[in-house]
Amino acid sequence: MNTPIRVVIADDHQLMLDGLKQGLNSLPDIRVVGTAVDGSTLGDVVASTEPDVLLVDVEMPGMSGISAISRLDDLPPTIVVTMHTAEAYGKSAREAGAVAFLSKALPLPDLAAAIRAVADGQHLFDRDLDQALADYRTPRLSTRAETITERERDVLRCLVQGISGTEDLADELYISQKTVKNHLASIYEKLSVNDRAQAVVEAMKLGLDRKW
Amino acid sequence: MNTPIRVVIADDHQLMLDGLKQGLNSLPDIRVVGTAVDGSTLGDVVASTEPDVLLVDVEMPGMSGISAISRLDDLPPTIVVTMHTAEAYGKSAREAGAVAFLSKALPLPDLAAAIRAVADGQHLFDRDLDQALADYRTPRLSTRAETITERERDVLRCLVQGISGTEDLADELYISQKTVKNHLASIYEKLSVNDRAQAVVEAMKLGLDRKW
DNA sequence: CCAGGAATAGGTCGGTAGACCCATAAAGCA
DNA sequence: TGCTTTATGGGTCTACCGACCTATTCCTGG
Repeated sequence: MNTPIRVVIADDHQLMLDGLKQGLNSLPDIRVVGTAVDGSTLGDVVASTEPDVLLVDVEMPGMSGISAISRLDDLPPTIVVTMHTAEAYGKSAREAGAVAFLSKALPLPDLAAAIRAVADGQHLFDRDLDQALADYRTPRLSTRAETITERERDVLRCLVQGISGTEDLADELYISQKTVKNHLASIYEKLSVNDRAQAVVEAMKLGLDRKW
Repeated sequence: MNTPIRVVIADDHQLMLDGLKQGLNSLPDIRVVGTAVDGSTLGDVVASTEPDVLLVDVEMPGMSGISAISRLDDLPPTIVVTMHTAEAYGKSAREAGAVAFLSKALPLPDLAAAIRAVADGQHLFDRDLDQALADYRTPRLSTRAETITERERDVLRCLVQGISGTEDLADELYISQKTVKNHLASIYEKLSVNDRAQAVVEAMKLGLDRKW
């Protein structure tokens, strides 16, 4: 599997932190490896986890996100988010070393796309976001998993829905039991597993139950 | 399964909305059935989904959370959350019909506990939160799933980690293959499934892989 | 003290899953 | 045109899984 993008997020609201963490971790290619609720602990977390991408809220008590990141020597590609649509902080965010500046009004998939974009070396400021993010909308899956075909996905989807018997799968997909077994064999090979139970685990990990 | 608590959440920040939705849906006993990004659409969403609990942010553009809920005739048990620790809105939230007033500084498990508490008829204002939420910390699972024993959970945990073969499970848990089969049989009965693949699906649905 | 549940383990047996071989029709692409 | 992939299907065989029944030990609650 392509190694997931390791992300650290900082926000003074624990609720936001927990929510974002859940949301981002639900994507197959992004892993939240650390969180911080204020600017002072952010440095330690970044130093110990060495994330690929840093995500910070501008509004933080004590030390603002901006000043917090400006005093990090080894700043990873950093996205600054704000509650306000205002561009007021944009300039200072850039000066502090951020490579992207976004609003919290964005939906989560867009944030995910932005994370992939900056992990890829892109900068996201004023420019048209929709266009800049276009290439990063779909999660980067492992090369093996990407070769999963239409019909094989049908089988996986059934598995995840709790249809696991060969006969049940055959009935559900209107194919012979033999074909089901063939598809399963292909799936096992592509996901590097060797039975239905492990296939379910992998499918869920990769998010094959949600997307497509 | 005990029917999950149906929740509608309103927040002007899409990111918060998506994050909370993910976080809450990851719990086995809470289901987010609707969301609203502003006060004006909130009414329609509540009317069409009829949630058990409503969760609204005070700070919303156009119409504040407070005024939005005060003009709903048929208000479900409602939790008002705020970014600020300030109690300023507390009184007006109560007057508008809310039964709880919380800070966004709370961690997600506490919010979940609060949701369970208000769904259960509790009111959560000034009082000591920790104590008020104590009874609602653990997710309410289905009665069958709650009888899953320690050792059976070990087996499930292994399954979810991709250890599915009888021999592998036996080695991992230092028990005989026969005992593994016994535990599996109990699990199947308690989760109403009939093989390892379905057990994995159920375990993940119930969140048995995360908790305990 | 005894009943009951949990964890451990043994046996048998039918059914099925997974591995390995193969074939054919259709579709996409060079 | 032919090569490759995909979807469909067949057969065989071994190993394994799941269902059913029993048993022992330990611990906890009444």
